[in-house]
Amino acid sequence: MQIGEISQRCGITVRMLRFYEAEGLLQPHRTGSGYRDYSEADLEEAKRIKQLADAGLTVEAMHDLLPCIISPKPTFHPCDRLRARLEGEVAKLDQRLADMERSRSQIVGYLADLPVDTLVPMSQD
Amino acid sequence: MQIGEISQRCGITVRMLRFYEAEGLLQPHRTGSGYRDYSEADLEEAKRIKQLADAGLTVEAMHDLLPCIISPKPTFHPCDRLRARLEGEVAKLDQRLADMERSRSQIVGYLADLPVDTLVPMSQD
DNA sequence: TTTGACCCTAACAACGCTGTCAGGGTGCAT
DNA sequence: ATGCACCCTGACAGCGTTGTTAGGGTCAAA
Repeated sequence: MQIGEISQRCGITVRMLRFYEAEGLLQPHRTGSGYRDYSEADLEEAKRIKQLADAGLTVEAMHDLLPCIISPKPTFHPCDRLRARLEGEVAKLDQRLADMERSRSQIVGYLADLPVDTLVPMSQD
Repeated sequence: MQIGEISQRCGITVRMLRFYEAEGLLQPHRTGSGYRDYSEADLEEAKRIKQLADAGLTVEAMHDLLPCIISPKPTFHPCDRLRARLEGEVAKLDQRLADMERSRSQIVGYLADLPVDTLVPMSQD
């Protein structure tokens, strides 16, 4: 199938399909005229990529992961590096989550201190 | 004081002080020779900026916020736009937090399904 | 054969900072 | 007057995508 069709079927934009390919993921066959020609297997792989992307993984991470993933469920091949990688991703996410939580409570704190416009007379001007 | 000193005192790099200035925040006086000359008031403002930056706010958000903030605690001037802005920031953070939580549990789910290397024989090669 | 939908590559722009480098002044001390 | 620490501006690089545009082929249908 052509890129437009697989795009619709897996939910990845044409732009991103080409981008992933340039990054070394999902390289389809080409027709004589240079058109990308995706197989059903490519479609399954594309769906997996979409899952990982939605999970917030970078292309670089997917690079390590995809060779180990065999089912769209996904199930994995035995692969210690994969486990380490995933654990690393979780750790990174946890770090960012903690940072954002801190930001959030900071701002919420600001809001709590915020006087209400209509009740507070202008004091400084 | 010069930029190097205020940098050390507020914890913002020299680079970022200049950047914030270019963005319209914190514009210090200049000496005859063009050196930035920061006042104590500038230092207080810089500290507020640092707080907001640490809270994850963008320069654009600070732009709206800073005119309303008068104390480094921070306390705010009455300012409805400010409240709306902060609430918007919280909403944005909540959105991102939710996304990341979803990513996290997705990956954790992957990990749970991951077979252990040493127990599973190589099947594919 | 001409239209129109589709495909191709290449490359620039943007997000929001942040570092770094180049090329050049300023100011104080020796 | 020489050095050294500090300052200045401007601009490029990088993060990891994602959109968009430009300039150009391909293919099937009317």
